[in-house]
Amino acid sequence: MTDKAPPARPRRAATLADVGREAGVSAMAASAVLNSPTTSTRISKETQERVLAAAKKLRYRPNQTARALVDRRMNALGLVGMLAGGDPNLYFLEVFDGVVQEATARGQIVTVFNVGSWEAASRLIPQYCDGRVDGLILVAPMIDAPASEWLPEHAPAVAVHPNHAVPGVANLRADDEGGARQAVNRLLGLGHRRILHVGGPVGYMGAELRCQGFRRACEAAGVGVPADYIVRTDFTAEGGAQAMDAWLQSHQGQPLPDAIFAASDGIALGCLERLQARGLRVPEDISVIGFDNTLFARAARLSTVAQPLRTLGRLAVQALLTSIEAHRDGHAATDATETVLDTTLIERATLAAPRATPLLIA
Amino acid sequence: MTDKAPPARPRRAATLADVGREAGVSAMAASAVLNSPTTSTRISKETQERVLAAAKKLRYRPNQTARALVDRRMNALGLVGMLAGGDPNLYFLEVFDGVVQEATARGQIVTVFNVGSWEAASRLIPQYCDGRVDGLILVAPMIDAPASEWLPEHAPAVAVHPNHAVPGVANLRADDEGGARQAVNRLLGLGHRRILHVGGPVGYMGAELRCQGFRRACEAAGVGVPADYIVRTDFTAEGGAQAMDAWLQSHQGQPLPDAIFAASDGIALGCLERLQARGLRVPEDISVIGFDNTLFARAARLSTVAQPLRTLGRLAVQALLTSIEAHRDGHAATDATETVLDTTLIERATLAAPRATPLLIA
DNA sequence: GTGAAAGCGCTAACAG
DNA sequence: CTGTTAGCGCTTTCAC
Repeated sequence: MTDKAPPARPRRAATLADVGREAGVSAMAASAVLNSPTTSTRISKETQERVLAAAKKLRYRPNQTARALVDRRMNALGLVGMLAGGDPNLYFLEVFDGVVQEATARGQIVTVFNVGSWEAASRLIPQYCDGRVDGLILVAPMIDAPASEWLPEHAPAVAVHPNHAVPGVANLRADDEGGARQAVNRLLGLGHRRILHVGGPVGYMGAELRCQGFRRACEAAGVGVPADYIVRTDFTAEGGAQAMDAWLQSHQGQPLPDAIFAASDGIALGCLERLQARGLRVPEDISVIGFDNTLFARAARLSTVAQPLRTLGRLAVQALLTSIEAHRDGHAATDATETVLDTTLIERATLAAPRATPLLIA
Repeated sequence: MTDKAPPARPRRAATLADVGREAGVSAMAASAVLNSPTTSTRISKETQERVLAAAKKLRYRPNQTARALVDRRMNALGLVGMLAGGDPNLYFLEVFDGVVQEATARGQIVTVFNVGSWEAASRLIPQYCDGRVDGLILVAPMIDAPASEWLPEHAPAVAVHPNHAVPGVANLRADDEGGARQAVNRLLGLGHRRILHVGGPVGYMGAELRCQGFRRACEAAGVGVPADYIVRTDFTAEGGAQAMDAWLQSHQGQPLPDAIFAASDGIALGCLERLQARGLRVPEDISVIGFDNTLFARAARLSTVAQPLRTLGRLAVQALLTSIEAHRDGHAATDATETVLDTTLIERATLAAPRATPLLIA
């Protein structure tokens, strides 16, 4: 005999129709009430109250996916990056932090896409544009294929620290070369001359620019850079540790460098660990400077070059939102822009003047 | 005279109807082809190929929000946590890492919701259940109100390190008390007796349990704990630094503690910084041990208690997915479960035997 | 084998 | 002021 609707449907979010039924009005009346911005005044006070009461009773929440279907907008931003399995990617994490803060402030949610490797990315990225997000923020993308092949029809996107500037979108990065020069100039100013650069991976624009900044600063100071005083490795502590060991091993009996300029804090940390393991003191025996000013640096009391990572994240959100607006208004994609932010030198406990008499490598 | 459809609509993702039109078949034929699982054989080879070719040409991607509307499932998981403005929340970040890895492996995307404060959370969380995600992972939620008030109708959810176990959902955490005992027992084993505990905020279950583990380990060893040897502060480096300074200030002229057990790596780092600033040597003058084994710990060469944070993240995803399945199959909410993972002691460079003669605080 | 029709929850454009 | 109709892009059921 339970022919009519049973008392309450257990597990299904209340819908506008439910609210309308409860309040004795149509679903669209309920819609009108619950979305005051446009049409609130059209509904009588009395009806409004009934609807509001019903919505509250039923704990009504508008279904955003249904809404997205009609106004073609999810209010969700996609963050694409590579979260390696090994040590957490602190660089990514700080940008992420900035992105989440700004997105939240702008009423957007952030969805994270983890590309296992950038080789897979050009296949994966198109799949991310499936309506669940309105645009993409690419963090340190390392993609060689031309964007037209993998970026769906000028989908709204921005790139932070891309290996090549992505055409047709906003590109944001820090001044890697300038930052490297700041670091090296400081080392030079302290009197260091034999400076080892433990650089990042070949092919990464950031790594290349830091390497170039290193060379230029040395050149400008008239300091020669022997070929073996530049090595390249991964942007990780393991990479730094291996590079450091390998270098020391292959230079036994020769003088220890005065200082090391590492292309990232992770690399610097690896160097530090290997140096300490050999009983070498930092900064008394050798100075070290990193890059990024991630948490690593603070915890290790490492001097470093700070990039405004969180700011980069916030700006990326702003640029992306602008681009999304333009896109929905039918404006052509705003042409590629390139924004470069300044870096700052942070001095901590790994910098000192060189030793009077260089140590020999054991 | 462009009366018919113009050559190509510029900016709008291709739809099933578009594909069908291009291939000269109906939209549902296209649908049937492009979603082989159920109905692939029903369509003729020839039609299949035409559809596939059209889809490729048009770069067709199924719209997940439309699909979600019909099968009530977004394949997106929500991660709710508090990303404070100050130092990045490394604890959150590591759990996050595990969540993203596992979710990606299971074909789910992860959406991050940042509650500015847990006070706001009970208002915010219901809003997150708006169809954009299928379930929620609450990371270290600190909510006093009963779950029935803020968790929408037993929406699928799991909690990692909740301050109270959330009823009706899976609760996951590490063995905080056991971990604390491990740490303290190690200190005791080295011969330390006057151990200062710099604990986390009052009210956080994790902080309380670590504090309790500290007390119990001392009691079990017959070591008394004066009331002023337990202080509480925020889970941050700043908190640790302030607490350390305040304690040293108020104990001038008294003997320095043998060792410090900090309730988090962040706190430990703050302590370390203040100790070093006073010229005290770790571990020669005083031993320090942290909790969490975040990056902080490694970079600062800090001994600590490791929690399987990434594993917690992975398990949370698995539990949530199970719960989502149960939910859609109409099974009642699986009753609350509680999973407690073991911790591991990690020894680095901040542990040593106590000094023969205690130092006095300057 | 294939198309027509209905509906997921919502909003927009009209009628009444 | 309010209800009806149509449609966002997709899937499912059911005729043909």
